[in-house]
Amino acid sequence: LKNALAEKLSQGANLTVEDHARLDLLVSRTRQVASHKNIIAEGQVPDEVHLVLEGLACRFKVMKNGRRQILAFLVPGDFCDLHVAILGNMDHGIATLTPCTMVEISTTTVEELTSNHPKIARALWWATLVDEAVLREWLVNIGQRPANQRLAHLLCELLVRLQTVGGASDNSYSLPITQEEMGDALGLSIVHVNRTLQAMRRAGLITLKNTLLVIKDVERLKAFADFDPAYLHLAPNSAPSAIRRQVASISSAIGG
Amino acid sequence: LKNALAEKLSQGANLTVEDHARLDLLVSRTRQVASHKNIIAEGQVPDEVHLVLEGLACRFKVMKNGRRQILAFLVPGDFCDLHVAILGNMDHGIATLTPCTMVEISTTTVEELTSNHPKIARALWWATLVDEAVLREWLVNIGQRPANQRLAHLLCELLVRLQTVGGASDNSYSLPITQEEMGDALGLSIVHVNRTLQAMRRAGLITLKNTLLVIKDVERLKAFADFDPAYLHLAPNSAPSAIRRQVASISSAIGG
DNA sequence: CGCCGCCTTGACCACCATCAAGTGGAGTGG
DNA sequence: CCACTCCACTTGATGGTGGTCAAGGCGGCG
Repeated sequence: LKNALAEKLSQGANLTVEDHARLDLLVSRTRQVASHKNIIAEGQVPDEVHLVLEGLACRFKVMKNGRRQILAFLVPGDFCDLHVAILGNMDHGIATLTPCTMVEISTTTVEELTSNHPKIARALWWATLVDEAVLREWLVNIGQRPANQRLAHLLCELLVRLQTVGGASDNSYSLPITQEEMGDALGLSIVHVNRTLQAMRRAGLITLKNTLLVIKDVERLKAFADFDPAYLHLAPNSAPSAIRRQVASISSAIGG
Repeated sequence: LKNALAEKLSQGANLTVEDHARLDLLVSRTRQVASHKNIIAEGQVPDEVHLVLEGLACRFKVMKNGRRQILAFLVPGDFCDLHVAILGNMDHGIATLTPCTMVEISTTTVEELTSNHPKIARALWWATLVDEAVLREWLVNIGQRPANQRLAHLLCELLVRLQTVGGASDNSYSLPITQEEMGDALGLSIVHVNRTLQAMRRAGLITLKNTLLVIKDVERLKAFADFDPAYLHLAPNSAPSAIRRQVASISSAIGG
């Protein structure tokens, strides 16, 4: 079981071997959550921070008329509510889209981490600022792109984000969400998502069957979607595999 | 000349009298910027943090095909690029929409503030997290609401945000932006913004002439827009005027 | 087998984009 | 004082993107 959190955070700061070990300890106590369950409701004041370690979840907001907007997809390594300690309450909900392995971290642990491990602290802030950058790109996506490019852009983003945590191959990944959920994320109706997907299949851009998405030509899809990964603020070259080999022993030495 | 920064940050933390004085010193050195000038370009790596003290600015992103999405309106008290120290480079641009009074703060000053004044540090993080919350609400707005409610929601948001920094009366404020800029913010064409505004005028919701917006019935507009200010995370009761009277003398005592 | 989610397809039309032309005020220079 | 320009706003005509409604197919599961 690899540590998606460490994989991700190492994009945002040069973590030491000890930092990696700390993070491995952090995610050792996990909880399984079934598919399509609420993790945190809007208005709630959680006293623990939640983290997705495996599976797929989402932020969302429902309006009074019942319409729903998905605000973000949370992939392994993403925090659900790192901000709530300062903002006081949640202005949106969090729910699983698939069965998930979640980690719950007490706020005191977070405070200990941020005050005693400056590089982890920096990496946590990096993560929340990247969340914000992704949100900005979603706004551009929904505000300015037509449906087909909009959908293509989402598929490109998920490819890259999943790759950084080891959840995607060069050109494919598991996309276990319904077309309705895609529509709620993109501001499109379910019917139009369906037609757009089929057009992309007919154009030879993708195949998508039984939650397996295969991008037949990644560069072509990126060009079609006008996708530029700069907004993800990833490290130019990510090769954390060397350091990770040292971690297991140290992790147990600290006290796992 | 009041301090919009302190007005705003006092929503996010219980600042002491000394904190207020610090903030007043901070904004004492200002710079005038003409209308429609770029402050920071996409990709840039600024070594100073920028802050709007008077006027109106915006975040924006332009796509390769020339379309533009405005990502946020920056009102007095708003930071332009508080995040860039951690993210490394700007993934979007900042430009003025009107003549602006800007403050430039060196990163070392920011670091000094955040390490020696914990309440200011907390207020700064509060501010960036609120920015993120506003971004989420914009995504809901563009993704789920039709044009007329979308526009109404923006007008409600600006009313509340300007009120917290003393830039709006109970039901009116100066809205010195073109209809094209509204369209770029809302994902609408300029023609449709025009028609939507006129429909709202005909419906007796607003008047807008020569950059003066008057909301004829605030509660009715908020209801029409499905506007709930919870996402702005404002203090329940904001009466900072009492504390602010003590600040001027202390400010000079510190060394203004 | 029958139910239930999810995907699919067709018909219809509304919202909103685009194109085009025209109005009107502010500023400039003759 | 009057052209002239420029820019923002306005209005009309037209059509496409994408929403809504409705029905049917299909696989999984109790």
